[in-house]
Amino acid sequence: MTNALIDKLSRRDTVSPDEIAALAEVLEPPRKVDANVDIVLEHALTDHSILLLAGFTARYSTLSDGRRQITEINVAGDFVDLHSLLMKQMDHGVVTLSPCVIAHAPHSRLQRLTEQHGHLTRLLWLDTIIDAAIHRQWLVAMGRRSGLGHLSHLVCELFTRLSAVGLTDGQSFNMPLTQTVLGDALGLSTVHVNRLIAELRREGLVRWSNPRVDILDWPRLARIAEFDPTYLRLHAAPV
Amino acid sequence: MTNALIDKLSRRDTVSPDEIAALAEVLEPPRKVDANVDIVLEHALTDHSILLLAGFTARYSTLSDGRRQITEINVAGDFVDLHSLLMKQMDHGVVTLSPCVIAHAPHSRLQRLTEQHGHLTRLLWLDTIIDAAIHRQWLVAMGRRSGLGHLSHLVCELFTRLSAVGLTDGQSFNMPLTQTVLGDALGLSTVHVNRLIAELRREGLVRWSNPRVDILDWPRLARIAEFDPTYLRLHAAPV
DNA sequence: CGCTTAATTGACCATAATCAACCAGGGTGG
DNA sequence: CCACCCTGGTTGATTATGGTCAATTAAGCG
Repeated sequence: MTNALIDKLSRRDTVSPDEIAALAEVLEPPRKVDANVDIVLEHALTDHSILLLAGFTARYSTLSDGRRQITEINVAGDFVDLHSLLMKQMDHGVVTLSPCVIAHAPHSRLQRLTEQHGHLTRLLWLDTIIDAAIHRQWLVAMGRRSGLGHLSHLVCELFTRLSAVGLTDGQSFNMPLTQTVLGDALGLSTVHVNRLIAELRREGLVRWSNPRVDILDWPRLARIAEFDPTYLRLHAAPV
Repeated sequence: MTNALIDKLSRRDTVSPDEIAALAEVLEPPRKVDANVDIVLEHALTDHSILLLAGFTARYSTLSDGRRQITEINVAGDFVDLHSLLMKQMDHGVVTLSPCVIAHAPHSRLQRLTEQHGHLTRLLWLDTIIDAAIHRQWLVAMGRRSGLGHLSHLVCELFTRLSAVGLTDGQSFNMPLTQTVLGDALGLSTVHVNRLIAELRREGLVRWSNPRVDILDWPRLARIAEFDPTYLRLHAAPV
């Protein structure tokens, strides 16, 4: 059940059978959730974190005029709100972008885990640190890259993260995000996202028919995005 | 020496004398650094983290064409690269924006601290989690707020964070950031930053004469910024 | 087949970038 | 002391990226 998470963590450091068991014990039974459901409410005081087992979710904040900014896309194997363990109050909401399978991890159990498993705790800490690194890459893309570079970077990021949990198929993967969702993630209008995707197609960089994305020319796409996967920390280095 | 850090952490949870001592033992003797010095290099593999004791620093990434995006401003009491403890390789650089006083914290000592002080470790983890929350607010501001709202938000954030470590004086504070630095932080050009500051002045929201900023109308500034300080987690809640 | 959501396209507009001067203040060398 | 220089700030003119508004098409579904 925690396969995707273990896959991801194992790329960074050895995860012992004992630790795998400890993770499993933290979780409540999995549950299915439809698309477009808020699984974490903005500003909520929460007593559990949620592990995403399958599907796509988005962290988002809503402005007073109703507009939305997505700050991260989460995929299978991601804790979507592990930080709530220490933040207590959420600074954003989490919504499902596709049908999902999730598992609750009560804070009481996570707290116990941090007291009994120092190394595993550091691996979870690292996971929240990588969230911050992803945020920084988004900031760079949003602040200084062209629209095309920004969209390309998001495609490269999601491809790489999905690849780490075995959810890519050659150069293809499922990315069930509407152009409106992409706009909210990139800080662009839906219309402009549409034109950027058209440009990626025209340039022969991708074949894109929601939800399927085929990357036709990874080297050039990565160059346009200036994509360097180091920040995802998918290489082995003991913590 | 760790006063600013202890001040900040104490707003979130009780910090015991024992923990204060443990923090002090982690640090090497303080050293002074001039302005505009890189204290952490982009992509560096590092064996220590740096606590900022006085002054201002910026985390930044450089693009291939030389342009720069600042992803966070750090102030006294901030660990500028605590995440390197687990990331190992830096995903960005850190530069001093003013003369600074810093102290190195060798990873070996921090690692020992995490093994002996569970509660203090969670407080440090929380600090990295708040970095991520700050990044998210910047994403929201960059993606969806007006230029004026974005700049106002940064002013509100820095005022609030400086206030938490006793570095404000009524509604005034020192913010030694050039308009070029502000542009790199906001993802705007220097010229545009200049015009936004002029607008804040014209609207009677601030008096601003680098490095001194006086907030003349906090309620209206906070409204323009849609500033809600919850994400800075400066309220007491045990971890 | 009608309804709904998502994608697409065109016309026009606005925010912010770029380019180019010019100004102000502090430090330095003659 | 003062001319010079350097950095940072200010302003105007023009350009461009991306937003807004509006309409049309496509696809999935009861």
